[in-house]
Amino acid sequence: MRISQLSTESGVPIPTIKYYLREGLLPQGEQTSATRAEYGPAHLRRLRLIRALLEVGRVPVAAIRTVIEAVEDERTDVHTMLGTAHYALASRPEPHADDEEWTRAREAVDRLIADLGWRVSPLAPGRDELTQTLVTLARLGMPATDADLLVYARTAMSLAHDHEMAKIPFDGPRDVAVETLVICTVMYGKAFDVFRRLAQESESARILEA
Amino acid sequence: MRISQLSTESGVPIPTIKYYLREGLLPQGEQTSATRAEYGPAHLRRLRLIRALLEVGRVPVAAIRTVIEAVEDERTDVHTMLGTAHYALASRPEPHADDEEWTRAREAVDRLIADLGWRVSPLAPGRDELTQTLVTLARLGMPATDADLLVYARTAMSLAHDHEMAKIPFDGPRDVAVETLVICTVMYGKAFDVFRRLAQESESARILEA
DNA sequence: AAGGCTGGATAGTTGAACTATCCACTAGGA
DNA sequence: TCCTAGTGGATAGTTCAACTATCCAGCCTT
Repeated sequence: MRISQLSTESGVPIPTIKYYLREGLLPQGEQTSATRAEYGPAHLRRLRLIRALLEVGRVPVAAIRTVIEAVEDERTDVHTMLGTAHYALASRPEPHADDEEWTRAREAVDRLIADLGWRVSPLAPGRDELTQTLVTLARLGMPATDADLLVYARTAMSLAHDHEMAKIPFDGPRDVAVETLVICTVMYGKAFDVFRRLAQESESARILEA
Repeated sequence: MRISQLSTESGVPIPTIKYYLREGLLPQGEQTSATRAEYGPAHLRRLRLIRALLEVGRVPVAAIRTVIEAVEDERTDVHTMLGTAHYALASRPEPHADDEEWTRAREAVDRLIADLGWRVSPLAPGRDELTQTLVTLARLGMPATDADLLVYARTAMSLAHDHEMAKIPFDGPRDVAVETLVICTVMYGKAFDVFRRLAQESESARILEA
């Protein structure tokens, strides 16, 4: 398959495909001569993944590249690779290192994760993201209660356990595992977010018509 | 309070505050002379809300303005106002109007919402967002099953019903209701997203150590 | 042998969210 | 009273991300 066919099949314009090639999101095609390269179904598949992450997940190009680089480095084991993917999907807030309020919130987050018995790296960016969210809620005058957080955490775990990690083929090839993980995280994350807003609208209608 | 104090209290630089004033995100201060205006605690509060939506929620400035305009238009009733806020928080995908696959997915979405008994406007952008997500999942070779979607939908409803809409003071002033809704939607949405990723990491660790 | 693609390189565009500069003016202290 | 830092308002510039456009030499088909 040549680049123009890749373009028509995927709906992505040629200059954009070239851009993804430059950025290392898409592997080079197999060079057949100085001015010709051959692309396969793997390229088409990768291209669809890129567009899905960009359009539905709003994942930045740089993060996508990070994931792809982790997959292509054969030395990393599967768990580390999945970790890298997860960390790339996070939106790191600036650390606010020397802030009293921040430090206390961060300790609360660490305690919560420990209490839940979750096995999460102390370096996981999610800890910082959660800290930022809690600090922000407090500053807005609506601090989250421990009880609320526990409900959210357990709900998240039940979805992750029963419907997401269960889908991931850990015994298959490594690239398929990461790809599945990323798709699950991003797409079902989006789906859940939309469902939540729809549910809120429905509740609002019910309450305000009474 | 003058603009410089607003800046130091909120941590937002003066030129940025001026930008928010220009963009209509922040109401003008009370003019006390040709070159002086007075800002109150409401401005500080608003500024914190703006930063929360931008930094934690990644809500675009244009969407924030839409919400604010709806609140300030006294003619709209509360339900419409909350609707406007919700719709502003959505990320409208382009409609793909004349696409067979899209149309079928859209019908499935409409059927699902009807089956759930949810009261959602047929114009709600969430319907399009969900359609896009399902089409994308199918194109990636991992179509969502009805059973999975139902679980996500019911889980979302239970959080929305018990922990989000229950918090909203429908009987108070209208601006407080919208503000609370937006904060709940965005901040707890973020919190849930982070919990989900942390839960996935924890599950991954558990599975791969066995 | 000619016209259309191709890969590769380089430069330009768009949109969002700021950021910087300028200016006339004025409040508030020396 | 005068001076100066700060103010509001306007306008223009910056940065970053994600493209998009143009150019060019070379091949491949017809």
